Amino acid sequence: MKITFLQEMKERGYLNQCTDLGKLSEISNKKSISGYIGFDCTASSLHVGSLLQIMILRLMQKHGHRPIVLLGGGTTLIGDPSGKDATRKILNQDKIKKNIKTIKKVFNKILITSDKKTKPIFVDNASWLTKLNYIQFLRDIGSHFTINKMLTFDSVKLRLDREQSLSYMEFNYMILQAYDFYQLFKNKNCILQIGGSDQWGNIVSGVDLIRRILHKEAYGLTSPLITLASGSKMGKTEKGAIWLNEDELSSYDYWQFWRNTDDRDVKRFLNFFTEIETYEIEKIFNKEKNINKLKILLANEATKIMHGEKASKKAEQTATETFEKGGIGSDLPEIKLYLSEVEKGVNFLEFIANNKILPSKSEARRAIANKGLKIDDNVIEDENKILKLKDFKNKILKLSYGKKKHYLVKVI
RNA sequence: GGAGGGGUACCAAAGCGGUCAAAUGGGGCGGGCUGUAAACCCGUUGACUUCGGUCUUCGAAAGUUCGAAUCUUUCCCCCUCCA
Repeated sequence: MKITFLQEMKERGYLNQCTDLGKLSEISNKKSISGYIGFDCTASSLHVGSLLQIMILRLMQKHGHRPIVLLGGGTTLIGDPSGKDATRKILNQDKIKKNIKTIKKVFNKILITSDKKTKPIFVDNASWLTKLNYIQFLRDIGSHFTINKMLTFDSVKLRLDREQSLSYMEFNYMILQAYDFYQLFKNKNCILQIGGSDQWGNIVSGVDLIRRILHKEAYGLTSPLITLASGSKMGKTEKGAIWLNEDELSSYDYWQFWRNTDDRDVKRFLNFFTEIETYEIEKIFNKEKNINKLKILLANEATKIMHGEKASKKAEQTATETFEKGGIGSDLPEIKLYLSEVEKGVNFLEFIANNKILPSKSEARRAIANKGLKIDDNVIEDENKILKLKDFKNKILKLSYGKKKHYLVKVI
């Protein structure tokens, strides 16, 4: 028995709210539809916080529907107030354009581009938003919105309730997003908008606008906000965000991120971030009692989707070498030193700071005092250590900071 | 525009002339326990250091003082009330 797009959405836990689930499933079961998700372009890469949305687009493809990726080149100029306490810093247009270019790479990796029928369409709302004429827009679109209604939306209400300022510019964000949906509905026959649960208000506004102007029905659907078992938001750790672009985060580190998932999150994440069938996941869970095996499965599958099978295998091998055998994995980040330097002797503190293993020499000192730095698994005790050739075995040494961060230092 | 309150480290928040590189909590990082998990315990959390100290930091600038996060002046920003 083949399950439908919306059924799988539900089973995997992607579904939070829908404007009209019954009608939407009726339509999507009958024919191929187009649905869109909008992405912010505030950074040069997306992080795992957006991954669920991308997985949804991929799921659409699996069920024969066409995803539309809206890169918010226009709306990023304004800044979405949803789910945010404070106004974002505003980016200039050049930076946004650059971001769009790199973000696109992620979609081209995760989404399937070979099937003509479900090939993703990329749009940038700057192409219509920046051309708008203010007075005309107010008359045509603005007249369909009431302040009364807008004030009831969470994105606005929360700010006002907390007595945090909300600029007029941000207040308009919702209208612009509604207009985006209207544009895509009209020009790309896109009947569905998907987003995170904090986008509900913006999405509903679009559905309303389409109904008012075109007298046609569009649909909105949201995914739940993923929180970790630890209570924090998905995607950002203190060390930095878990980026999807390989230039920002290596596939090995990406693999490690999944490998370190909290026990309590593993099952959910297998459903969210892999393409293993849900009944299959259920079976695996009943059979395999070693949670670490399941984490490895999660890491393998998630990395495969993002960076490909080869990268995933390599990351796993490196992890096995490094963590289980205490050896040296080939995928560890490498640091190179010239033979002439090493012969002279390399100041260890400077080496740590210069190679960004730690941000400063003071931090490196602290780490040594706390027994946090190791060479080939031997704790460094002396902060004045000088790296010499005899520290290297076959011109290689393994440098570890903490239990999880390992580097290969090579003499060349 | 008028009156008042406030801006302190990653965040929250104390300090209100010297003992302040700045209490406390959260977060982070490291160590221990373990399973590359959680919980818990310990340490650490501006930079540089020859480990004696030195340098930069409490919205910005100028000043008073032997000495300023703390006092004065100007400016910038935020909030509350009134118009």
